[in-house]
Amino acid sequence: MASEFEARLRAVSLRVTRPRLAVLAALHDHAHVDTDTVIALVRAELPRVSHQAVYDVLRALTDAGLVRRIEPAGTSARYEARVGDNHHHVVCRSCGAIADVDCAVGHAPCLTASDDQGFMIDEAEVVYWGTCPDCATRRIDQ
Amino acid sequence: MASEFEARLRAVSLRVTRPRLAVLAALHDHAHVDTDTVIALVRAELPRVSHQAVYDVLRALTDAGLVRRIEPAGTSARYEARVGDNHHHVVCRSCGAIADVDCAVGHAPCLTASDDQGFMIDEAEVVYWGTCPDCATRRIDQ
DNA sequence: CTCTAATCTGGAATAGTTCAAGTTTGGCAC
DNA sequence: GTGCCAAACTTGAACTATTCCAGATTAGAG
Repeated sequence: MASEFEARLRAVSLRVTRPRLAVLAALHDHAHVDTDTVIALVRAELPRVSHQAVYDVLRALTDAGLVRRIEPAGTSARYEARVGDNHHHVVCRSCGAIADVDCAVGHAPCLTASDDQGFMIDEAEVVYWGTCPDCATRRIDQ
Repeated sequence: MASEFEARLRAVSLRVTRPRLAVLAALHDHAHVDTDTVIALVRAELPRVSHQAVYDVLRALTDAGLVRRIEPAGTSARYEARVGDNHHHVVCRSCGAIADVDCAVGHAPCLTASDDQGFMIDEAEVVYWGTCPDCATRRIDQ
C-alpha cells in the first residue's frame, strides 16, 4: 500500500516524503476530511509534522491531481482521494455530512451550460443540498 | 424603487431600516458583490453603518430569501438579488469573475442525483469553472 | 558521498466572519 | 401623538482557517 502511494507520487514527479505518504494514507482511509482531521490523522503516525507541512502537502497533491479539494459553501476545505471520475457530492444542511453521488448525466463535463457567456468552461461542479438520514430522523424524533 | 424594497421587507415581516434598504439597493445595482463591496456601497449613502450591521443585514435577507448567498470554492461570500429562479454561475479560475447561467435542464431542482444516499435533497447547485473572455485574451496576448 | 533545490519546522500575520455588551429605533398599543 | 420593547444597530474584541516568512532539514540526482 505504501509502495502504491510512492508510485503515485513518483508518477507526478513529486518527492516521496513521510508526510506525503501519511497524508495519502489518511485520505485513502477517510473520505471528505477537513485539514484539521488530516493533521490529526497524520500526527497519529508522525507526531512531529507541522500543520504547515500538511497544508503544503495537500496543495502539492491537489495541484498534481492526486487528491481533490472540495469546499461547499460555509465549510472549510475538505479533501478526498477519489479523483478523475467527476463524481459529485450531497451535503447535509444541518450537520455538514458529505456523501458521494455519481455523475448525474454521462461523463465529465457532464453538463453543458445553456449560454456560456463567452467563458471557456472546463468543469461543471454539482453540489446537492439537503438533509442526511441521521438529521432527518433526529428532526422527526423531537 | 425605495418603496419597492420596503414592500419586500414587509412581505417577509422584517423591519424596514435604512441599512437594509441600502443593502437591497446595492445588491440590486451590482451582481455578485462580496461583503466588503456591499459595505462600501452602503457607506456611500450611509457613512456611519458598521460592518457588523451589514453582515447582520445580509444574513437576515438571506434567511428571508430576499437575497442569495454564493460562495464558490476559494472565494469569500458573495451576494445577489436575483432569487427564486434557480439559475447557476460560471466562475473564472484566474480572476474570479462570476456570470449568471440559466438553468441547464428544466426548472428547480433541475437535476436529480442518480443515487441520493438517503439524503432528502432540496437543491442542486451547479458551478461551472472556466476562463472568462478577458483572461482568455490576456493569456493569448502574452 | 556530496550537493542543492525542494520540503519541512516554528512562529507570526492576515482576511473574513462571528461574538458580546450596551445603545438606538421601528412598529405596535394606547 | 406618546410610550414601550423586542429587534436592530454600534463598538470593539475574538476567533478560525489559511497563508507568509526565515531558517533548518532532507530526498534524490550525479
